[in-house]
Amino acid sequence: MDFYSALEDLVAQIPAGKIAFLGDIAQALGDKAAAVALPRALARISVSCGEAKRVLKADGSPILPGTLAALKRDGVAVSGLIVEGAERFAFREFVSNRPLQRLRNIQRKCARRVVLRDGVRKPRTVAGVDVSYNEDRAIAAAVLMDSETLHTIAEAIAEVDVAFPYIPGYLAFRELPPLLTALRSLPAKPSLLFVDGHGILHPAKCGIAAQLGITAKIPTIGIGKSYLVGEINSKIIGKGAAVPVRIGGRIMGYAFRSSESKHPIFISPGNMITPKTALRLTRAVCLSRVPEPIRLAHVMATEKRKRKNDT
DNA sequence: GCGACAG
DNA sequence: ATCTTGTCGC
Repeated sequence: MDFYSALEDLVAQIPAGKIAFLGDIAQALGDKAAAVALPRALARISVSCGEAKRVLKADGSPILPGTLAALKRDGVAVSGLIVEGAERFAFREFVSNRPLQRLRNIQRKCARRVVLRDGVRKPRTVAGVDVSYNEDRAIAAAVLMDSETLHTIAEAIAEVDVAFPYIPGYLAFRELPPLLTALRSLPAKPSLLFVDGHGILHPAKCGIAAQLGITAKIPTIGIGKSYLVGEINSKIIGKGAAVPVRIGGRIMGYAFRSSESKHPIFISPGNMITPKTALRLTRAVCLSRVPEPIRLAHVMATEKRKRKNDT
């Protein structure tokens, strides 16, 4: 059963005359933190699920258009733009197998398979992957290049419909299928792969770069453009500087100021590499803020999407 | 007062 | 990620 069906099942459990809060639905899905991602997912299923109009934010405000009118018909007291005292109508007795909790367990299992030893020290080739989106249609690109000259050797593109929304912490369940398809379309396996997203710098120590590295059995490095987890004590001085990011006191990656921008990138091992080597090899391919292989894959995926859009 | 939640 | 215009600077 896919995520959207699981969400539909939950929402369908909300009885007429009652409402449900985002946080409680997220809880029923197995991760309270997923609440922030639900409005978008609810909009996606709303066509086939009228009960989605019974879902409210914690402050009693509606998510979907038409919610207040629908609730009025159901006999829920609406005042102004919100449901006053929504708590009184709250439904919480959801029956669920908590799909996100299951996925978290898969990540934990995957984390145990991660190898934090160097599988490469001097890669001959490097590759980068990235995804662009048209709704839930993913366009993934993979670029293979010479690690020394940074000349492109080969490119591949793949289009895949995804059935999983973007939820922080669960990115791999959305992007892994398209990325794998693009990666496998390359004429050769790269010695090292850069992935757009974190590696072990992840709540379950298993971000998309780790999962991809395990699945494809190659060394991978995760490159996050924004913070996800970890403690950072020291400050990053200037361009080219890096500071460790720790989880439980252990160095899991680095915040690296790769460009003039004050926003660093977050480097962490995906698989078959140490944090230190990941930092060194990333430095070697950063001509701008983002490693070249990823930057090129990003450009490729985006251009492909745009070309399709105005055709 | 308490939070940093990738793309 | 995507939606968007002009604009500042190398």
